[in-house]
Amino acid sequence: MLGVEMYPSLPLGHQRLGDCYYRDCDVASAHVPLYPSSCDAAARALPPRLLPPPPAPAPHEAPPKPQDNIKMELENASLWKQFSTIGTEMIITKKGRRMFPQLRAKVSGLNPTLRYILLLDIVPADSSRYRFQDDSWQVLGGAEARLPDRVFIHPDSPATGEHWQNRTISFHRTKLTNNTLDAQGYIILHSLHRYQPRLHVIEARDMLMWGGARHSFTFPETQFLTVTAYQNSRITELKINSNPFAKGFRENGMNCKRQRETRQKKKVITHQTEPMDDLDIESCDPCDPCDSTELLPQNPILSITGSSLSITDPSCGFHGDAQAFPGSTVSDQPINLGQAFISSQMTQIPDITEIPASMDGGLQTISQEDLNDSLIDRSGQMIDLQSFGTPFADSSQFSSVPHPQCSSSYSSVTSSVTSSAYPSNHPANQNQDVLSPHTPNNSSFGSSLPTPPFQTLQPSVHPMNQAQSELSQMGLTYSAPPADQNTAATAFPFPPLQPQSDPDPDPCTPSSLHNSTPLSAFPFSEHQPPSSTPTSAPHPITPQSMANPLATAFPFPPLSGSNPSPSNSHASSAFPYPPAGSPGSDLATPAPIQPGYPMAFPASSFSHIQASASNPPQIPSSSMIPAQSFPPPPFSSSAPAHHHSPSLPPASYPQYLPGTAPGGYPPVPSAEMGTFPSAQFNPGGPYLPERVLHSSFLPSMDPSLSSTAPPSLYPSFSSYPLRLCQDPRTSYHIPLRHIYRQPQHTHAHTQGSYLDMSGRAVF
DNA sequence: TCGTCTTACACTTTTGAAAGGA
DNA sequence: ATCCTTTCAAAAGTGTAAGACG
Repeated sequence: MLGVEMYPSLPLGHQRLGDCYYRDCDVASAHVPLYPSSCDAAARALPPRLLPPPPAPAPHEAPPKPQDNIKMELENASLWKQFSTIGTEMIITKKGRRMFPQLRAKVSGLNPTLRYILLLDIVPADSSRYRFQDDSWQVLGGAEARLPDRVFIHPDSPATGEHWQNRTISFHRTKLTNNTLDAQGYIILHSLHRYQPRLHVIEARDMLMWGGARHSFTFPETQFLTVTAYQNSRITELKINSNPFAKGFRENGMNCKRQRETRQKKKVITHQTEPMDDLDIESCDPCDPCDSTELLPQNPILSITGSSLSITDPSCGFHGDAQAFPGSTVSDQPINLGQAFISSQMTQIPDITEIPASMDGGLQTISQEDLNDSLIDRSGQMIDLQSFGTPFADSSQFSSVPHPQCSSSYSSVTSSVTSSAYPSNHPANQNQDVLSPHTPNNSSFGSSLPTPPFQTLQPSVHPMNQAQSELSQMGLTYSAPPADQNTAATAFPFPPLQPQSDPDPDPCTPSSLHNSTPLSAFPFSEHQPPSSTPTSAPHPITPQSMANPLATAFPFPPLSGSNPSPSNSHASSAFPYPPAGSPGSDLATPAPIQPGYPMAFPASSFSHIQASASNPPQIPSSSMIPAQSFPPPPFSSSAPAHHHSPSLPPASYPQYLPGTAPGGYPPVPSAEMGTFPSAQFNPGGPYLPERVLHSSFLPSMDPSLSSTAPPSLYPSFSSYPLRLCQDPRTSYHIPLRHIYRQPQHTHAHTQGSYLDMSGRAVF
């Protein structure tokens, strides 16, 4: 993503409301924000040196609890680990497919009185495409162009911290699709790619704006490969035995292979004489251990012998629900096979210490249209939030965490918004005109809509290098990992999982951080929570792969009130990583690769595509936009082809650098949000209009608009609008549309809320 | 020919409305 | 009239297999 400041030549023309907002926010440090409350979050996210003291909390407001204590625990981690040991596969279909295992988490450390928004997004885990061959996943080639970043908003959002902490937070309604033209708002993924889900906790303070503390959680064991049909039979077996919906396919199920064959046989031979009730049910042992209709308390026993993994349950095998694994014997316990379970990891990102993961390739011009194309949803409503897509993280981003102490519970780290990247050469960007009606196509720009500049791959340039350079400029040091880490196997038979080649496989140990710049080393350390506090962080030491300084969110791009010059002194001084094309961004140092990820998934060996290389610089938070600056969004249910309501300046989001777990979310202008009386929160809320949280800093569609077209190690990814489709089943009667004063337009979604973080609207 | 994807299918669970009772 | 429970049908979620597609 690219801040407008980076491209002073952008024909912004008349300053739109959104732009004004952005500018106001942009220069928050220099000007008195018109709406401090709305800009608070953004301001707080800005580097201290650029920011005025954050406004004191309102008298009525409970003293905010230190955000450092927020922890999230993957409830069904044991199940996830079972899958990850084999190599989790997720079916994606055109109509959308739910995830299994489900993402179920428990959060703690929230302020019970504050409201939070929980989101789920799925980012590429690497830049490779895979193929299942010879009973193992092998890298087939480079990943396809990144798809629009969409986020699933938990239907209960926003809810109080008490609400979230008193229950298991399930994202089971999340649907994945491979339909790039999906209009349902489902999370679009490529098949045969590897992805990493992320959970975000966003504090909805004050006017419920999205600008409070942001916390991102990544559980490496939830990484998965997308498929249209299961490749690994063991995954199929595990799914059947774990998923209640697949009960029919169990050995004693009515749809098991034996039954199917029996039915087929009878249908062919004696269908006219044999009644259907002649199913050979008795052939299935009623006591079949696979019959997990009743989730028994017995813990499944997962044993790995040699290269084979066997999961046995004394009673009935696997159980899909986390409840089925209370105190699972396998949870959080490393497998004595050199294939330690992937322990959940969480990036410790200081609240303010937000650093753009990558600037190269991330720099993208933003069109006026883009600037105006915020706060539009499918129904014409778009909230301009910065997309926080992440570049392809290196496969080795996850350090092995064999140590038992590394559990799936992690303290949150406030993270910034990752600039969403979208390949400039992606059809969506190349063919804006033929895209969905949501495709930004403001008449004001018409066909001349600038297209994102094709950014050349520059394998030699890696964000890490840039970061290193920037750190150096900032008087900080960054030790790049050994170059040999760059060599990842292309073939990854699993199981057995390949032993971690990382010399320091235990990221929980300080030594694992040898090549990571301590977070404290960052200039904004005063905002950094005591991440190493044992009480708040099961992993006192953030694994290198996840705690990489680059992972630190860097909320905002170089901010300059009136002069969006990339060379802005503020930018250079406050931002550790320069925008692409800026000095220091083209270091030739090979991109370091984090230690391998000790799971069934092979580590990507594609160094030609640098993870996060495409991530643009961070953008000013939209929360800085004056509330009044927002014009009423279009209320048309059918999103017009051109959503160009003023965009809210997207908040920056940490780039998903190798070994990083970015988080954070852009704040929402309070102007569109009314107060949120708790009394209005009632279950059974109506459908909410889809919301599009759109980055106002979409990549320029026209390279000419970007005289400083940033280099890209990876096909540049543009930012995308965020679409929010409130789930009608939310626990609260007051849906987000009320919060944001949105029209009564409803969305057909019945399964959840989605944010489309792509720069283009939903097709 | 092969790999991948789509679709129909049968089965299951989930969901919500309707009915009935307290 | 309200609340709760039960019942039932529809919707939705599963993996499988066949066929389509490139």
